[in-house]
Amino acid sequence: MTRMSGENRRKQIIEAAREAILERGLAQAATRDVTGKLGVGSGLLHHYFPSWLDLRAEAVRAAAVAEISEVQMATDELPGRDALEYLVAWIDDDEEMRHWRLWLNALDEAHRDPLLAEVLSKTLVQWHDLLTALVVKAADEKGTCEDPKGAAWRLAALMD
Amino acid sequence: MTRMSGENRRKQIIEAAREAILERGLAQAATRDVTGKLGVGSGLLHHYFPSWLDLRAEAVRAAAVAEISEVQMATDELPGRDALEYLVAWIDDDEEMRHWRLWLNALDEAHRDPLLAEVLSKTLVQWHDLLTALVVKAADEKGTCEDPKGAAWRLAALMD
DNA sequence: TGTTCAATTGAGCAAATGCTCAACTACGGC
DNA sequence: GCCGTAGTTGAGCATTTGCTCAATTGAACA
Repeated sequence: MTRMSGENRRKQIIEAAREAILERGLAQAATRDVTGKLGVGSGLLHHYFPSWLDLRAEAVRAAAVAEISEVQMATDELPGRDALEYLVAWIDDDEEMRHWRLWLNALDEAHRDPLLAEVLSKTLVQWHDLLTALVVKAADEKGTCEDPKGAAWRLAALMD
Repeated sequence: MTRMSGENRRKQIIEAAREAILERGLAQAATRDVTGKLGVGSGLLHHYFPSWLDLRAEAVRAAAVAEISEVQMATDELPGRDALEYLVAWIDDDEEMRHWRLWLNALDEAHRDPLLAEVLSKTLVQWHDLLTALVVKAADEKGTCEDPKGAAWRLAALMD
């Protein structure tokens, strides 16, 4: 087996875990799914992550960061209303709700896994911040500024 | 162990399964949770249900029927607008989203379990029928009848 | 009382899971 | 060339899971 630097291997494992979770669900994905995907011994996984629950939480966190920064970068250089439009399109285009399902799944599993709960709560805050920024920008341009923070909360609630 | 008629035992098992699912989640609830709750041998469970997945689907179906008929009976004798108000209150009052969580959980797990998928699709139809009836009733009383079926769909989509 | 049948038991198997640990090996620096 | 660190292995243990099956027992009826 070709060797990798610790950093890269770590990322690779996290990515494989993300795929496994998408395929089998948070509760049923297993360490062997990940090691199988990579063609790697089980010990390697535990060399990088103390437990499966840790890896699992990391994978969800990574997915969250990826999605949020994707939206952030795409809307960064767009004018306010276009940014909001992009957001709606992004939500709608989700093929077969693949991304969406991960969050539903995580929201549920978080009731049984403190690690996941923490990851998810931070993620929600970040989403909220992003939404607030977008709504504020749009309102600023339009001139009328009718409670943008409240609007962001309502948007976030809708998405949940 | 005191014996029960097949019919009653069956219902009792379904109810215990529902509790177990609520506590541990659809994916992690196990046959032993159910038999443990009832203080009953494992063989008994399989005497009534060919497999755990069957019992699981039955439990979800039973929970769905119970909730739907609860709402149906409560709104049956209410005038239109009061019925809609009751519905909103019913959704809001859900302590800790206990009921709600079961549906989120099932919606997700349905992607991996055909039995659950079938149960869920039927349940969604029933919810939609109930909502349509309520909206139509309210619209009839008010006189204005602006696309009640569409409104019901939008309501159902919101709930999902 | 005895017979019959459905309800019930529970040890146990095969499969899957998370994780450990002693051993092995690639590779950079000397 | 040699060595030490760090990446990597994989057999295997303990636990949990769904499910089977031969055996037991209660209750209804004659």
